Amino acid sequence: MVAERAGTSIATVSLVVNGKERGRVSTPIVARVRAAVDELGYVVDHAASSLARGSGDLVVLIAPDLSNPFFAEVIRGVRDTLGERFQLVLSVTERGSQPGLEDVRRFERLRPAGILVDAPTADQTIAASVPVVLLDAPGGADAVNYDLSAGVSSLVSHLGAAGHRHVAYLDGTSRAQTFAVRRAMFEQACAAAGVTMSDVTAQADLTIDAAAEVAAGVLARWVASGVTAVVAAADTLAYGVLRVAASRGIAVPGVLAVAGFDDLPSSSVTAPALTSVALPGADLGRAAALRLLAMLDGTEPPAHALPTRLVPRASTGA
Amino acid sequence: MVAERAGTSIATVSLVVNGKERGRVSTPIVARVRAAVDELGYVVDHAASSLARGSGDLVVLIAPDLSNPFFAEVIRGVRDTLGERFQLVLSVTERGSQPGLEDVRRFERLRPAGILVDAPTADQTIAASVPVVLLDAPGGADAVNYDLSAGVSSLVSHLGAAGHRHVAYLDGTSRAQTFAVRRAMFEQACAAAGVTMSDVTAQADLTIDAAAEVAAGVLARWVASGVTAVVAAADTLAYGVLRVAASRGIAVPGVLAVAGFDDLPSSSVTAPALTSVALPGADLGRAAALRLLAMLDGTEPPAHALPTRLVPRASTGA
DNA sequence: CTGAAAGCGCTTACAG
DNA sequence: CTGAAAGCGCTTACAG
Repeated sequence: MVAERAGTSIATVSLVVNGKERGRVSTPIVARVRAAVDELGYVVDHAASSLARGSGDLVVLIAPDLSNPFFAEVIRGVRDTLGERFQLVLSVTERGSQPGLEDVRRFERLRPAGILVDAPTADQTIAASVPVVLLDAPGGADAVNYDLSAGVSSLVSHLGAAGHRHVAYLDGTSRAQTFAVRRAMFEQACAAAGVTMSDVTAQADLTIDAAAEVAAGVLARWVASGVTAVVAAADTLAYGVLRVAASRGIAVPGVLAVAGFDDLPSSSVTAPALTSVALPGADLGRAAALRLLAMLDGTEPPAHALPTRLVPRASTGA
Repeated sequence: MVAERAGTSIATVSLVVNGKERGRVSTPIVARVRAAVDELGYVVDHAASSLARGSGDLVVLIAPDLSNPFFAEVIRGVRDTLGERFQLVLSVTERGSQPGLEDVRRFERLRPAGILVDAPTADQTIAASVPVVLLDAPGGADAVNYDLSAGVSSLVSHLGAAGHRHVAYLDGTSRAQTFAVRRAMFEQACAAAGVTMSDVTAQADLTIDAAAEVAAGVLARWVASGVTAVVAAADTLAYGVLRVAASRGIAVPGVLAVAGFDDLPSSSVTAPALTSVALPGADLGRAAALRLLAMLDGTEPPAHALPTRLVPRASTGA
């Protein structure tokens, strides 16, 4: 229709709408095509275009359930870095499950330019026919990760300095490798600092309600066994602990100090404000997008882990 | 390749992988095709499939920037309702802007089965070549909305009962119609209850930091002019007010009561816990998905607004 | 029950 | 500088 209206061929229209007219199409014809495109409101069919071309301009970001506001930051970092050249689309998994190979397979069908996978399950090797970048997947290839060491060791020395000698850890149920690493690094830092960890283990889905339910079951035992500080694998988990402590009249940080990971925006307004190992989500998203862009351009950027730091607040007596 | 391996034709493979083999393909051939598909890890090419078919199995949900955790709930509602038949993909706008016609155009190219638009800008009429359902777009056609009246009137009577006679409203900068409606309904309810509203108006982006910055500029004037309660158009905005009040030593709710809209999960753990008009996001997502499904099936479900209610907490003295 | 063939709307060598 | 034509990987009448 556009070609007909502009009085030219389909091939010429294709060149013009794809910005490949330089030195190939004469100025008057370009103008006529542009006019026809505008008048008709023509927009290139994505399916046909990516079929003919072999792949499209879509970038897919697969993330776990977004009930953890951390991912909103990651998404923003990716979005802002990708720019106009690519179209970002997101997919989220079911609550409580991590992105896996199956999710990647499902989106390969769309022939995206690339796929980003945030906090993938540790059980599978993720690979695809298109470039893939993993986020927060320690140990995986083509991944961008945090360097948790600075944040975790600051946290443990902070707790140690406040006199805590026996602490508990509230883990996530997530199968993402990043959670295993958080726990391992924390245990290691505690051992090095002479801080012991409670035998009473607990883990919960990454929602406040789930964490509160679990905390309700173990908090009394923790306190009774001499635990004076609880570290949660994510801020949302720590919120659950705060809620139960408040409802039971357990003073935070007086009786029990609480800390988390992520440093969500709302962690500055909780009761009390939450000490947290800050994981800058937008930075992670940005780094992942840059890495994908480099893979697509054939230039390999140096992979460097993103720094983390402790944000001490009232929940640990800061 | 699959056809070759199964010793049959491409057409037959197509029938089998699309589940249309009943009464068209013999059992042994179906089995051979299935085996070949498994062995080769074959997956239908989405671009080619939707090109041939005319439209695909994608449903696109376009939402504002996800820094408001409210949208995570909406997404979950949509996701859980759509089920296996459709593949949900999300798109988010830039921070601070609302989905508009341009975003819808961009996703029409993907030939989705339908498009959902959450909190669209009020300036444009959204229409497309595929079925579109609007979420939280009062006044629009084919929209699913909240009935804010119960929630807002409960909020105003709650404030009135606590003795508040002069209040302020912190609006969002969002151009979404839903924010205009929240404000209008609140003003109306105040007028009816004999509660006056401050002339000092304020609005901020829907992030805690932005709201805190704005609050820092107006809080003193509000208090000085006799305002005893602030209602924010979203919980994230209210969090900003809480943060500034805490840093200035303004007692909440003693000196200033604070309330919001949304009832985010974290609103139960803020200092103090936040009174909020609960907007059940998952319900909105579910209703929108059901409406789209009905449009696709040609059955029109009755449009009914979703109920809202007040969740009174400590920030207003509950 | 099975397969050859047209066609979906593009892009890209290629010939003119 | 321009256009006719092949081909991207499917689906779907249609003929057998």
